[in-house]
Amino acid sequence: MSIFSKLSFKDKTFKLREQAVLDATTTLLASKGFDLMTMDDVAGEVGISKPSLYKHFKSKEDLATEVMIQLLDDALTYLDGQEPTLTSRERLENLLEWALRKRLEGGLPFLPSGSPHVREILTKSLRYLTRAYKLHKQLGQIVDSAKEAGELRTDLPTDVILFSYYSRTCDPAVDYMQLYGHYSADAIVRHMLTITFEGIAGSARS
Amino acid sequence: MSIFSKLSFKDKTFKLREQAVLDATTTLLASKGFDLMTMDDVAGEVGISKPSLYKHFKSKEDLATEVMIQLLDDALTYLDGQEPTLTSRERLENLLEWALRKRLEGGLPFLPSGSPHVREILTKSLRYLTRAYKLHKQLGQIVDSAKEAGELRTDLPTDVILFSYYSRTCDPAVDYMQLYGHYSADAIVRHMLTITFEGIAGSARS
DNA sequence: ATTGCCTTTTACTAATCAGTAGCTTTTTTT
DNA sequence: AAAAAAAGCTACTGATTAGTAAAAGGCAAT
Repeated sequence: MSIFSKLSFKDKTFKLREQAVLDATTTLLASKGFDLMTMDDVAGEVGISKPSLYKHFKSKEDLATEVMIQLLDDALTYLDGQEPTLTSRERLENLLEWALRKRLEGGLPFLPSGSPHVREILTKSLRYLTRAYKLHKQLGQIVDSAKEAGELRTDLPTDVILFSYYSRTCDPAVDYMQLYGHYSADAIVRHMLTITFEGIAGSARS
Repeated sequence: MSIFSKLSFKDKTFKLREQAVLDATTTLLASKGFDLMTMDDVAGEVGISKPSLYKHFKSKEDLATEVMIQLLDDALTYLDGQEPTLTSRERLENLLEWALRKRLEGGLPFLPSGSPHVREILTKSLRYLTRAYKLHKQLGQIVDSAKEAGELRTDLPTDVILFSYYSRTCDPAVDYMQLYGHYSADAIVRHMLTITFEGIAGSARS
């Protein structure tokens, strides 16, 4: 019993700290990006030293990869927990809103878009790719049913819709609205949903 | 005469080389981004040495700023040269297409979106800000007339439309379409225009 | 050919940062 | 309480890169 509880306690604190590291990295990646974030930044933010950090993650690239994996897992969990009564379009809207709100709280790093360097790192991780593919496949099915239900354009290929959809989560327009337009989080989300689904011309011709 | 022609010739080669530097930097910024581009990269690409490079631009930040200024000037020139018979929406479409094609040829760096660091650099340059403001004002007028003509949604604020419009020029969806979807440049442009103006749902309800 | 001037380059400095070696402190075991 | 073990930290290394000082090279006028 003593060995078990001890090990389990140590394991617990270890895991807790690991999560703290991941959280701090998430925030730092979202604010500074991969290249400008230093391992000293991360260690300092968590309140540990750099060598301790390397007990958890063997490199900066590994750390960033784990953050992105966790993000994809969160997205998959969110998708999985959606009410089955929702229409396909509502599911897409809700997921995008979830991502945008996460981002507005400073918790959404978007590495794959940024630099080719980072994209290369991520495509080397099988664990990342597995999740990205799973999410892509699930969303593809949702887009297809939305098309069948007449909720999405059928003249756009499904992958084009998906690429565009992903891009809205890291759209710089969000920063501009926040920084120069002083819009509230709610207004930003509302406008982003309109723009994504209806475009800037949209129903103007009606 | 001899002194004049000499000076003018030297001036000419100097300017020519400066343009070569700007062109190389444009390509490098578009492909690697600011942080990963080194001054040795630029010098090597042009075929000169680093100290010669510093005869033209006093720092890396200065060089990147000049590239962005030139880009804005090009956009302003393009806007200025548009046929006056075009509708406002056509003008917006044409400019976006111009930017997208430029990007697909590898010649469109999009610094201001990337890192906050770079945004800070640019906002310190009065010459950059002047041009950005001028372009923003002109496009704002075009958007407003498009709204009046019923060519754009009136339920979106003009600045939100503009922020979104700018963001389409650096939309990662373009990379994804090119990299994973193997779409042609023409198809990418067509889809981006549809998505920008009509959204992914767009006329699906008709 | 030689002197003087201007340009270009080689070879450096200083700073930053990922990753680590080895010492110190705390905790655990007996 | 003492010995052993584990965890964490200070202080380093090596590599990269922005920016520069001083040598090398070219070109004009005489």
